[in-house]
Amino acid sequence: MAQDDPFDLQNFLPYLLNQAADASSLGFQRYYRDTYGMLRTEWRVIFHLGRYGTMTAKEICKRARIHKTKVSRAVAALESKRFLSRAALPNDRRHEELTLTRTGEVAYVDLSREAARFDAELVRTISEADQETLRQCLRRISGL
Amino acid sequence: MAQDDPFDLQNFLPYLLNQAADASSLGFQRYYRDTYGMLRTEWRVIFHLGRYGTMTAKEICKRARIHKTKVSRAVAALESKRFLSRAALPNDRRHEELTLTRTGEVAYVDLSREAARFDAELVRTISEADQETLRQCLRRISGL
DNA sequence: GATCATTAGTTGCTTTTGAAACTAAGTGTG
DNA sequence: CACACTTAGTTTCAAAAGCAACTAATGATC
Repeated sequence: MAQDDPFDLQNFLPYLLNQAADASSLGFQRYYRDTYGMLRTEWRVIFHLGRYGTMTAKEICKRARIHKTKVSRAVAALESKRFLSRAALPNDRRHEELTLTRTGEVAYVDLSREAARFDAELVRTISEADQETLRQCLRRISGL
Repeated sequence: MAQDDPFDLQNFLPYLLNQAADASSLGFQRYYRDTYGMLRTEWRVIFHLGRYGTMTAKEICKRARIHKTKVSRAVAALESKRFLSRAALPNDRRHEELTLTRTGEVAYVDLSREAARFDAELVRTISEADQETLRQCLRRISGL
């Protein structure tokens, strides 16, 4: 069947995006997994705290669009590994301000350096202009 | 920290790609899940068989870059739902040729129509030229 | 033609995810 | 102040993913 079928899986954007996301994540994933025993959600939490400073779990959920159960578990794991510390706000003890420990900051600096390296490698063969187009398209598709 | 940090998570390609992949998959995922009770790997198997015709599980693994255990389970699920049938090759009975049933073909036609619709909606606000750049970049990053 | 290596696919087991139910704290209304 | 309502975060439990071990068939080597 499908001789005259105009639909091609290889051009289906969600498919292409998933393939590219998987392929592009591999190398970096191996790095943070093998070096720090982290999961994807964990490094994302680290990056948000490292890049934007102290914030609550709720804020990370909103910014990174991760479900609160995943963030909750990532925060618990990172705390037990001493990468971050929690502090309940005195005026509203439901909130917990999350802050990187010194260890966490060191890991963040290292990881962001590696990330930049991986990123550069990924786009090595793509022109500056196309890179800009690519990132803009991705942001638009993400609804950011 | 990170005042003079050049690294921005919002520009990190694996992160952007994952966000875009997640966002773009949502609507279509809801469709095949609610309409056919399928999982992601299942519609991918359907699409490969529908688009490229009869093939073995191994070939689907290679083309779609999915691990054989996932394909194995997807094929079993699709068979039990009567979307495809298996036939062991007489000359090498390790191989099983997978073929869509009539039900499977109907589902494929319907799903590919929906997929094309979702795809069009996703790129609605992106120029033709940028779409082409986007798909090319994604293929390159995927290593395809 | 017995033995060892490969190949296609499956099964079992552990980790990770995802949804819903649940705490615990805070707010708002009578 | 008792009541229901919201909000931040956790826990629980079922589904799904990932890896390694396994089966069954074939091929290769001596």
